[in-house]
Parts: sequence; structure tokens; C-alpha cells
Amino acid sequence: MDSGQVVTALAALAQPTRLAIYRLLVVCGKDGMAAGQVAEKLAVSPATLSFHFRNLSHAGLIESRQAGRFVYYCANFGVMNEMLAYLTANCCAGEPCDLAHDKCE
Amino acid sequence: MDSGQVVTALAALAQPTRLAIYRLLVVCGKDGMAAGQVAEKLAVSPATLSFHFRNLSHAGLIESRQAGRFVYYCANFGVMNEMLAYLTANCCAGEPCDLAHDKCE
DNA sequence: CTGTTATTTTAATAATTGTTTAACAATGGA
DNA sequence: TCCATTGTTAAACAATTATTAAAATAACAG
Repeated sequence: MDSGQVVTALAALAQPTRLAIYRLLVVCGKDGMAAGQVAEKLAVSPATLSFHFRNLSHAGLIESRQAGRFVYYCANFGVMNEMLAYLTANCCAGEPCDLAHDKCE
Repeated sequence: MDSGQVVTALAALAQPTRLAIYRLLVVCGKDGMAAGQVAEKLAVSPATLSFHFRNLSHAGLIESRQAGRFVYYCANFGVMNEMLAYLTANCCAGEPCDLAHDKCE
């Protein structure tokens, strides 16, 4: 994953409505949730929600599948994990570090 | 850490120059790097750099200390780790999930 | 004190982003 | 077919953000 993709993913999550959408999908698991349910749960208009879904999809953070008239969205954990790995890679130049830090302490 | 702080931290990192600054500080460890060195390494003007340092500091992602005429910046891993925890908490409603996912598989 | 280096601040401008409204598809039931 | 439901798209507008240039602050050396 290159820095451009990381910026895209971070930017997608760096917005209150999109972060709420993503968290909802992370918690609800692999079956996902229909767009309308998300709209109702978060009190967001359909057009606004669609705009944000598009943004999150483009970043690779969520995926969608159509089922009849409904579109189900679910979180894609792979991109998230790559993003987290990028942020913490090679910390402290490989030396053991004494900062409160999961990967280096 | 509440969602507002998470959005602030994500937004701080969701910009190419700031992500590069943060990564540089993550890699260089607890002693940090002087502002001027960062400016030179990333070819960013001092004013622009100062703007981005301010943004990252406000998000709690970096800290600074003055040493003579120099200002040293270093990464604060605590905020990063809280942010990562927020993003992945309670995934898949607590059920074991079969997605490629560090925390749930 | 004067001049130089290191960094921050301010003001102005250009670019990007989020929301709304309205119109547009596509699915499935009567 | 006709209609209601589900969701997406397009255009317009307001708000936020990044960059530049210039001025300001702060620390030190001579």
C-alpha cells in the first residue's frame, strides 16, 4: 500500500458521518447493512449517504452487494489493516523504544 | 477517546505532507527531529511546515520541545494507538468473524 | 547592541469538500 | 403496465483547507 492510498483511506474516515458509517459496518459484521437502514440509524439523507458510501468504497474501506431492491454495504478489513500497518511501520528506526507503543515496547 | 478526537487525528494524517511528516517522526524515534531538518528532508517551506506541525500537535499526534534556537518534534504513539483501537473496537458484534482481520480471526 | 539563524504568525488566494434539492434509474408488487 | 420503494446522480452553494509571501518573534554569536 503506497502513501497515496493511505491518504485516501484516512481522508475517507476523517469525517464524522463517514466515520459513523464505517464504525456501524465494522460492528455489524460480514453480512453488512442495507443503505436504508444505515440512513435511518444515522439520520442522514439518502443523497448524502450515497455520497459518503461512494467515498468509502473508492478508498476500498467498504464493499457493496445488491440484493433485490436493497444494496448491502459491509466493511473491508483488509484495507484498514494495511493502513494501520503503514502508520506504525519501522518505528523508532528499529530500536526498542520506551514510548507507550504496542509494536515497539 | 471520543469520535471527535478520532476525526481530528484522522484528518491530521489525511494529507500527504502531514502523513510524510508523521512517518518521518515515527521512524526517527523519541529524540525527534528539528523543524528545519524536517523542512529540508521533505522540501517544504518553513511556513507551510509550521502550519502542518500545528495541525498534528493539535490532534495530539506529535509533541515539541525547544532546544536553543531549534524546535524538536517527535511522534506521540499514545494518540495513534487510541485511534487504532477506536477503529477496530467491537468488530463483528463480538462474534468470531471470517474476514481477514487481525483482531477477530 | 547588531546581525543572523530558526521558527511562527498573519493575511490573501486557490482548491477541495459536504450538503441540499431535484431529477433519474432499477427493482418488484398489484 | 402502473406505481411505490430503494438508491444513485447532477448541479449549485457554503464552508473548510493548503499554500504563498511578508512580517514578526526568539535565541544566540560577535
